[in-house]
Amino acid sequence: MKESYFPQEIEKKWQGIWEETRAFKTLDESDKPKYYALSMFPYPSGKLHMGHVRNYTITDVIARFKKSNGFNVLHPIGWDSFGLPAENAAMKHNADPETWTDENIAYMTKQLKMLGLSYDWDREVTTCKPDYYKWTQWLFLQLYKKGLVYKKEAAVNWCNECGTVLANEQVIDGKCWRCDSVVEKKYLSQWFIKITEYADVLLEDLDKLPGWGDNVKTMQANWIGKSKGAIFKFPVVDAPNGEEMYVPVYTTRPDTVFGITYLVVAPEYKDIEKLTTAENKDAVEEYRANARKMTEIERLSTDRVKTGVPLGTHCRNPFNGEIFPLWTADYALVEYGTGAVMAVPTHDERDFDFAKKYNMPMKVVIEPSTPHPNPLPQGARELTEAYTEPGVLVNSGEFNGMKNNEAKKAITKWAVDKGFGEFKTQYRLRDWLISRQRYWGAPIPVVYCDKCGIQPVPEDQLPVMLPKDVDFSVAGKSPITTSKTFKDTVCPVCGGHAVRETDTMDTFVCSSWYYLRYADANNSEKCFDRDTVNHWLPVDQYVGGIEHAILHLLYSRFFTKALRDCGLLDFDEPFKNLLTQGMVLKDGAKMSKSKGNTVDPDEIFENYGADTARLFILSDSPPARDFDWSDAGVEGCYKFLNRVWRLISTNAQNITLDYKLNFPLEKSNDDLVRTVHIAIKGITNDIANDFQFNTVISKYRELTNAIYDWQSKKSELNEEDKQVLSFAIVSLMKLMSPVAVHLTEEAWHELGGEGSIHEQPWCKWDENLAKSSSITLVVQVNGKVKDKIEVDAGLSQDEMKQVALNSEKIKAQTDGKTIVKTIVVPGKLVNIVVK
RNA sequence: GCUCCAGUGGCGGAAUCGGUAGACGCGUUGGACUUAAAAUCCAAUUGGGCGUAUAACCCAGUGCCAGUUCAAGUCUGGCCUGGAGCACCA
Repeated sequence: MKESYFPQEIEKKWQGIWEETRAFKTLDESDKPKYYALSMFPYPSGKLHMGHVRNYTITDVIARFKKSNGFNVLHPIGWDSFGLPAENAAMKHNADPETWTDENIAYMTKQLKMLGLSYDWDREVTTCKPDYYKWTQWLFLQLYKKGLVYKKEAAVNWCNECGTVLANEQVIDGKCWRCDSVVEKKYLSQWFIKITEYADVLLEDLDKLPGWGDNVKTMQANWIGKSKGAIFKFPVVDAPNGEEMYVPVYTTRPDTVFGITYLVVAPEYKDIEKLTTAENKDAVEEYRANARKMTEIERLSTDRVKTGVPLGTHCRNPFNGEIFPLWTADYALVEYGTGAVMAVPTHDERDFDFAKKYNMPMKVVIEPSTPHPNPLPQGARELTEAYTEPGVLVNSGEFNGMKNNEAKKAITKWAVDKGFGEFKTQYRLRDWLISRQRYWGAPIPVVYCDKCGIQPVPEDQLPVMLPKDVDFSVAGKSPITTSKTFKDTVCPVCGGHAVRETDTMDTFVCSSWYYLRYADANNSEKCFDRDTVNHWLPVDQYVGGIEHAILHLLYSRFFTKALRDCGLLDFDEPFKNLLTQGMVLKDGAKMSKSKGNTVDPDEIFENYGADTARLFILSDSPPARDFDWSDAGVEGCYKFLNRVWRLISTNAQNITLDYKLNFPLEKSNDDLVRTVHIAIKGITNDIANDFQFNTVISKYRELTNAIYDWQSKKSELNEEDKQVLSFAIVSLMKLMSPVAVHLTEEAWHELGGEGSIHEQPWCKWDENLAKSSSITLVVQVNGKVKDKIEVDAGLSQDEMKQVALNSEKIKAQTDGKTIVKTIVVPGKLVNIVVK
């Protein structure tokens, strides 16, 4: 065995062997229990970054650990390969996005292999290949059949820079998630998926996911934004054309209806023109025009002073007969609730601000419960802010004296009985806009027939292939529309002329089901076999970045539920456990090209090897936390691996693999044996307990240090010493094998091991030996540590107490005082309470 | 404003149940080995009492203030700070 550690040499050798022998192929048939470990698949942007390295290393260690523990592990990889960067690169160089994508995939595949990841490459999935997007299109058609896909004209988010519309989830603070430019509103006819139909179950089922972090679950819950309230219809008393009209409003505060003093409709409210008098028409039109011009960011800014104009018409409050005016103001949102708001300035902050500005009347209808040190001023004019706390109803007719939380129900019930109200649950979630005016995506499989209208493409005509005869140099429109062969086609119903849909699907559609395809990746007959998918899914452990907390993770959950309802599978949540790994930082900042603080994985592989990279990326922080990259830290890990290698190579003559996992323990009282058992237990538990790899690695170091220490105390090794040493070193190798995959494999091989160390079962520990033979007895007086005594671990509670009381230091502390109580914690400490 | 997460040495972080606060590492300092360097090894490293020596010893300390307890980084209540998400959502 070579004395020095040459990672590059070893790693190349084993990567070659693993590839040749298909060492990580997963068979569907097995009598072992299944385990599905998955990383979020990468976008083939060109090169791996350290975030990828962290993500894939975490999942790889989990996969290897589970495999050693007797599971049949599925650990696949693929490419989320549709999307705008490929198209932009193509436009820049007037090349084919496919070529650009293929080259990137080839390079990144090489890098993944250099990292020593245990993927089953036979299940590789690439979303931009026809054998994948055929099934994306097929799934679209299943959802279409199920009534979950529709096309409609709507105010949508338009990114001018990207030249396409975006889903709500892709607009971050009014800006495009990809290019950061300001998003505009446009009225366009677009394809939507009815995710709102699943709003409630998507929210409810978050409770079925104890293996997800609360942060992600609350983010999803906030995004879905469920609220409970009521809809009330207010009759219009003076509609200009004499029509009988109602304005429905949604409110979560039915308890405040007696305090309504005006009503606001959004500038885009559909009936607004019918509700405007001739005298107010010009002012209202001007206001609406201004609202249209504003960007989303301006409009949604909460510090903006509220503005509005009166429509000139009035409504009657059916609860008390009062007449109040109608206004339009842009703090009412057309897309939420009914687009109209009942205004109660005394009990809503926004209404209060607006009423102050326009001098609207105010009426207190909720008082703090008496007795209260600060009763509200009776003249509501003197209020300085809205009272939004709980209280008791006043000025509210028959509801006076009722607690406001009870009144919500009672008042709604009253309105329901009288026929102008209903209980209503409202969601913030909007339908998912999936059409994109771009080329590099899965074509939406529908045609427009001159006679038959919108028609889905028949399933036997799938895939609708992306055309090749496109011109990427034409600015301002989707390249796909430049194709001469794509657009014109035949109607599947009447056989007449039809045109194809030129929009493609949001890439998030492709990534909403890829984890299902891995189970049955090479099926050319079906999207996936139902039994096979039911066998492998749900994913046991999903690992990826927090940035997908809403986007990908919400869409995937929806897809799973919808496909279950289509009868394609039998489970309703795709990812049983979710680990959201933190970011990789450098010097406290996110790695980015613009900051110039990136670290190139290739350089790390070249200088230190993949094992060092793997070890380091797991070492300093728990996986969920951000990880600060430091060059010194990498160096430290490299030194540690050298130290381990040296330990093995200098002892190669003394190590017998017979003593790998089941040392005849009764033969030895050696403390090193105990230390190894403690390490096995600790490391196994740390992995089982939320994958705390940072402490796993510190335990590798502790065990290594312990073996060196043990050895330095022996001048010569007898037969039993050699057995103990063999046990310790081989255990260390196995424990390290999920992380230092190449080093341990090489060492295993060099020591004469059969097959692969990765095929060896995980180390077992003996509970009786996984504790040391002596303990440090801590003796406290009144809860403060006053002495520490080394004692035999087998001491009884009484004996512990005696040892404690016999201590000179303790005697000094307790002398002349009365011992009130003595608390003994077995195996740990004695606390003496004195007065 | 609402929701979630976090706060421990110079730094990353550790501490199943409430039971030795600071494991392990980085950095720093000193030393050994070497002609020298690299590599390696050894030692020290929360702050203060305390500037020197043998060696201790004492006090304080996990964002802040209370509380529960024999015992609190850990539990409870109330704050403060930072991060993230949502947000004129009626």
